[in-house]
Amino acid sequence: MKKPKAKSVPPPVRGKRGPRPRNSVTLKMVAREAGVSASTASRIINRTVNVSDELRTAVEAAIAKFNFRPNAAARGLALGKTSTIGVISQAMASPFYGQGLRGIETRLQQGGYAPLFMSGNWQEKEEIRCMEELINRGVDGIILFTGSINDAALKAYARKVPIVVTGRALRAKQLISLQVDDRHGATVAMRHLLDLGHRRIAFVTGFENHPDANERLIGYRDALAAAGIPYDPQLVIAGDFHEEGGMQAVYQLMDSNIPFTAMFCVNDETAYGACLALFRKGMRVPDDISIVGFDDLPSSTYRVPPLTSVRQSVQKVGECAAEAMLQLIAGRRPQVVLPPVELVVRESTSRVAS
Amino acid sequence: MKKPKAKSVPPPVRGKRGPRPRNSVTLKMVAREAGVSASTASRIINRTVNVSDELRTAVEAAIAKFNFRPNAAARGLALGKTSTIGVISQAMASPFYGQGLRGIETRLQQGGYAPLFMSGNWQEKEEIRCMEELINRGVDGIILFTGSINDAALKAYARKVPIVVTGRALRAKQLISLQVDDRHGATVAMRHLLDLGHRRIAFVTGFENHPDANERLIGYRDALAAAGIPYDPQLVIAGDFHEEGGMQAVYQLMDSNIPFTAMFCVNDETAYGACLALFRKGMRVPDDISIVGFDDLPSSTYRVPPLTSVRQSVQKVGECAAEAMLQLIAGRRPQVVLPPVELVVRESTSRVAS
DNA sequence: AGCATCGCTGAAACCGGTTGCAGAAAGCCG
DNA sequence: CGGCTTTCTGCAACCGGTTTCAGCGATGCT
Repeated sequence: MKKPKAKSVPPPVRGKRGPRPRNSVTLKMVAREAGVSASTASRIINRTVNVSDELRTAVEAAIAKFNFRPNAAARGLALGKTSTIGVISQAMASPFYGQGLRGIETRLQQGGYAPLFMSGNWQEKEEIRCMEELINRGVDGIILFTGSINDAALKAYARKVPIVVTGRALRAKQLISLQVDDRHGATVAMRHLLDLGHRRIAFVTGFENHPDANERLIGYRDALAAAGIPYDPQLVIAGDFHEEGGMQAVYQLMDSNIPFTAMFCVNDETAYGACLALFRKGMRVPDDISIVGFDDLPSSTYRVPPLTSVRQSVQKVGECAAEAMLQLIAGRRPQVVLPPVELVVRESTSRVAS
Repeated sequence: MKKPKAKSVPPPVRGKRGPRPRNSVTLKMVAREAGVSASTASRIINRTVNVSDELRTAVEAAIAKFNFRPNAAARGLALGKTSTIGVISQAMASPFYGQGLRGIETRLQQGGYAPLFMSGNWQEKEEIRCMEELINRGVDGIILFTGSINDAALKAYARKVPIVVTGRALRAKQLISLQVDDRHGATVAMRHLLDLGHRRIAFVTGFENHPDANERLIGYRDALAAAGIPYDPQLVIAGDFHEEGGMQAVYQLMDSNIPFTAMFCVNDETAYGACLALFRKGMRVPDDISIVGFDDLPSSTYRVPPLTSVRQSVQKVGECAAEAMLQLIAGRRPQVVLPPVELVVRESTSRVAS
């Protein structure tokens, strides 16, 4: 056995790099089968021009026979588009995002696009990495589902690729933003509690300066003002949009002996945490404390007790975002209307105990 | 005479089809800037061969200057690979899948791959559509996160692309499957209930013939047998892996006056539904009925009361699936070990009331 | 009949990278 | 100093589609 003496560049044992490792059906093969040229086949597939019925059926038969699907990379290269939309969210594990992503996927698919999901995990740096990665991949647009990238940077990106962003107010050339009516939603929730006779209503907010949280806080204050109830800063506790924040808020309130009969939570997950903390403290929902959430996650229907919440149909928001993206790509100025927020009254709220 | 047989494609008013709508930096531009040919630039970027330091730095400078990123489509076309892994799950909206997807994303990214998520929504037909779509897009591999495509079809696909599938036992050339230890997990859950003195334990299963559900049922029966308790088919109710199924199961049991003191649910979501139904029937958890779930979803920690569950760390499973895929692509026979299942005891179970 | 028009089709030139092949430059040796 | 490696680099041929452009026969019009 003879060992090659010198090994400059140890022959990388590639499995195979034969001339044709490809195993897929190509347009050319289809064309040959149908007795036409590749150009004609392409035209038939894309309906670019009219061709005689005869050839059309021949090509279609060949396509069916070989189960031919055009290579996406080649098509993307030739067209300069990928039929892919990048979607950046914060955490796919969260049911909130899951809902929204589902909506996006559904709508995009109808438009002939596929989503490419990435998640930023609440860190601006990660989001930027995703942004770059998506642009490298040549996506035709990017949907930022509640991101924290600052407005200026976003506008800069919008010069390279169409962008749809949820949760803020921003307009630019190739950029549009969708904003749920947080303020109104909060007002509706509060009015419900006020109607039930509650006067000491706590508000568990989210991260500092998060736009959604801010808007909902404004709605909270508006409703109080409209009811002639003075705003008490002690009743507003910072949270984190997650269960843990809701729990801590309850502990903080109770340990400080601040009286309250109801809580309005910035989102459902926060409300879940609050419920658990109240349970641990021996308080019952809604008998002792009423609770309202925001987002109406699917699982809220099945909580014990089922949670009263403001529905914004995250899935619909996702669909609208996708819709807006499709229009943006088509060159139109998107006209999308988000579904109105509505209060879903369940069993976590009741008339105040007197 | 005009034959208005149909509108034969009214001249499509294309917005613009200028010769160079492209706006990106190309390899050629970089090469020219650095004073080398495209081939050399390519080789430097991919470290395919050694080049003089001089040229290397020149090219690197040019790359930095233009912020050049190779076009993924072109690269994909030339290489026949895309550095993308297709991931099919059933519903991204579900926290269960969200967790797993997160794990996959994390691990793939480390390996230089990006995931392309699609969801089959529990329908084999949809899954097949996803499969085709992914293959068209030229993904380098597909991870099927609990799918319902039949084994034979899967093996056929495996001839075109490497596949990793969770939740079944199957081996083939380019295919490996990861299976959580459902049976053992179920046994552990049951042993816990039995240790607490329960003898009439209901089992809410999933869809008929779903492998996970079957395995867990076997574990259920094994545990009963080991404890010398006869198997009572009346105590096994079909569900749907969702809350609704859990609710219906409880109603069915109680309406039939079948006595039971504990329930083991095929997954956490089913358990959530069961809890709510019990609540509606005026039963308390765990005082009247103990409940154990499976999967230990993050939200189970925050249920009222917190749910006892079998943890399989879906995220870890996702990571392992991704790991296996990377190895499969590298041509190695994957060696991955799933983390062991473990019981997380919380407050939804207690000693049987005597 | 003659010429412009129109509809349909194929050859060839891209799209932006990668890579086999060959030629040039540099190094080694006798 | 010539011959032979060895190392580095550029040309050109792909990858699999799309699209421009020109060719061709069939009409339409005068």
